[in-house]
Amino acid sequence: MGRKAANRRIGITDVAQHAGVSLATVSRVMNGNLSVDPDIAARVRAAATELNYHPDAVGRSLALGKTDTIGVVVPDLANPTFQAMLRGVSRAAAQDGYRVLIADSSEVSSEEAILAGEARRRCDGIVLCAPRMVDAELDALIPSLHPMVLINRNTEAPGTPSLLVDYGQGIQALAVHLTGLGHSRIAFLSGPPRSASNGLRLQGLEKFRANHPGIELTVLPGGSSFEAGHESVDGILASGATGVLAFNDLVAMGLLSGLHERGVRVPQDISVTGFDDIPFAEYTTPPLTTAAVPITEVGEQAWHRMRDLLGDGASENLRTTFQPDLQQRGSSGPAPA
Amino acid sequence: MGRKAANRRIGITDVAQHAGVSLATVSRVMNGNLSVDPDIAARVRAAATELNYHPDAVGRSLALGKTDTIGVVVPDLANPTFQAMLRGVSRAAAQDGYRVLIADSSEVSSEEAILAGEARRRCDGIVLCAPRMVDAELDALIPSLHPMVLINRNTEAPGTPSLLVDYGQGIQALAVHLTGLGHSRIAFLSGPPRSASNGLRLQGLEKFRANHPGIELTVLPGGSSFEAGHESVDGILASGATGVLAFNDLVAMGLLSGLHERGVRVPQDISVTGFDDIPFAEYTTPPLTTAAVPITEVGEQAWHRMRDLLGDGASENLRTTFQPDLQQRGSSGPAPA
DNA sequence: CTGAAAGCGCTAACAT
DNA sequence: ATGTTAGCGCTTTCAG
Repeated sequence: MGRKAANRRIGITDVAQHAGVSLATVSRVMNGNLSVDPDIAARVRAAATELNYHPDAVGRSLALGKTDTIGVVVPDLANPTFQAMLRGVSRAAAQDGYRVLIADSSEVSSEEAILAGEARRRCDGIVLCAPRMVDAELDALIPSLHPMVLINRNTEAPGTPSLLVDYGQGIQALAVHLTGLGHSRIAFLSGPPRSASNGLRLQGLEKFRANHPGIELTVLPGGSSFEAGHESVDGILASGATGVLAFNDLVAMGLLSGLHERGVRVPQDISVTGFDDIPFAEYTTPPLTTAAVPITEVGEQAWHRMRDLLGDGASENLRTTFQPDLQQRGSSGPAPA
Repeated sequence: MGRKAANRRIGITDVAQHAGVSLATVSRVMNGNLSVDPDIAARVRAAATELNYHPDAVGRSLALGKTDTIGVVVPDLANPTFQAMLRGVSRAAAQDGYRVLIADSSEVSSEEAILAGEARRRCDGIVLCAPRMVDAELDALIPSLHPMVLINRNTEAPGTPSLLVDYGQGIQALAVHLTGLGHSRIAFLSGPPRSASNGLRLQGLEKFRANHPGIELTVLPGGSSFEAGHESVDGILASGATGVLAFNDLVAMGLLSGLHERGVRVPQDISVTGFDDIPFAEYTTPPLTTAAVPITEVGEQAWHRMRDLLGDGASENLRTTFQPDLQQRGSSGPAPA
């Protein structure tokens, strides 16, 4: 039972024995309980240091009913957006002495619920990032996952804060930017069909269409990766568009690369915009015009909401929306004559 | 004590009561112990389902002396290399039912030991990735962290597998590649001074120097980021080098961007190489010649070593070295006449 | 101010 | 095959 008999870890019992006090006293000292005689406290601390004792986190968790750990479920750890978000959560949580357990569903949406549930059982709360599951499944999951914070996904259920990015506004800003440069034929290279954020972009573009009846806007099938952008060059050129709104920066970079191979000049022949403003966007050739999403900050805020939940049991800010910020760079320019 | 009295989680006791059996029987059923009457087992399972019971991981961990979780300590979660490595570990570990707790030291080397220790106390083992701490500190830490796997760092201590990348070989291959293209003045844009992998590159370049006495090789101060590459343009141009070996792909991309701004053509005027072959390298303009490091595979292997340690208590493969693979792309070309 | 003892949720001898 | 019971390492009432 338990760990191997040999070289067992030293526990609170050893320290108590060594210091000639009871377990309770050691515990009190280790937890900074003031009501301990200074001399005894010193003796205990000395013993702890000498034995190189560190309280076992699992035992502590069981007794306290908390693990000081939260789980973060992401759809794909290879995606720069989720990496940045994870970093935001992790660093913010670390500031408050919490750790992060990661669960990567690898874009298998049927795994999300299971992963989230498993993670929840070892953690004090769950951050669910851009879950791919359908609304009904998500709503059904909420009670068993609480406390939970949602990123890039909404819910009607109360008590679950959600952090949203206004992709509709961002894509409109980019489209307006292109029309301002004289582009009248614009193509949207769309993302994964089941992506909620792609839906928001499409909604934004419908508004744009309504406000700009003179502009010809084509929606082309795409994806979310370099490859998707790279492979869509033919479609783009065939569309006759002079301005392209790529689903995100990755797609835009793939497109940039593909256009370069074809000898198509950016932005002289065609303008390209991305979305997200990942760190690389500034360093493409030419630098990418994009809509910056403060995704690391979103991650930080996710932790703050979680902290609220873990504290009071409720968070004031139940719905926070982040506005993407237009970053005008070299990949967009005046429409060709 | 423990969780709030209200709406307490349902535990094994509730299931036992509901099914009219003992705790032990429920435990046996939940753990797939065969020696349980099928009828009773079914009854227990029914009760578990009805009550939506899931065994608590913390209680289980305490009883079993294992958490099915490993900790991964990285110097910087913003670095694509460590992100890819983390993904490799995480996905491989998930295959075997293990989870990953992340600890990001944010390049503060004095925090590494503390983070690693804390993580170790809640996990079954630690993967230490490219630790920045000095050798003495690392060696002193090993006993208290075991089982541990090292990435990009070596140790004389037995029982600690380490996974290494032959940066020296890789940088030599790149240098030879450039000389093969006729470059006789080459600059190495070095990485962070305290980086072990930078040291390996420098050693490799010393060998290169010995083998290629005719080549003028300059070492310039640099860094590990876009910005470092971007800011070193002046130094590069002043050096008169026609071929530049950047510390890594990020630096190379920054440099590419800076050269483009100056109107310096790549590879016509100057050739640039990176290191790592991060996913973006293929899509820069021009695509980046680099030495591919199978970093995700390194992460996977790290898990396999850890799995060995967690099983037999020892791993056969104590030292594994990965050879970078030259990726010849558009950013390197014949030296200008 | 300190110690004894109960208990967090679960597993595994040990008995029956 | 099932139940009883003693822990895993720690915290915290409750007595003293």
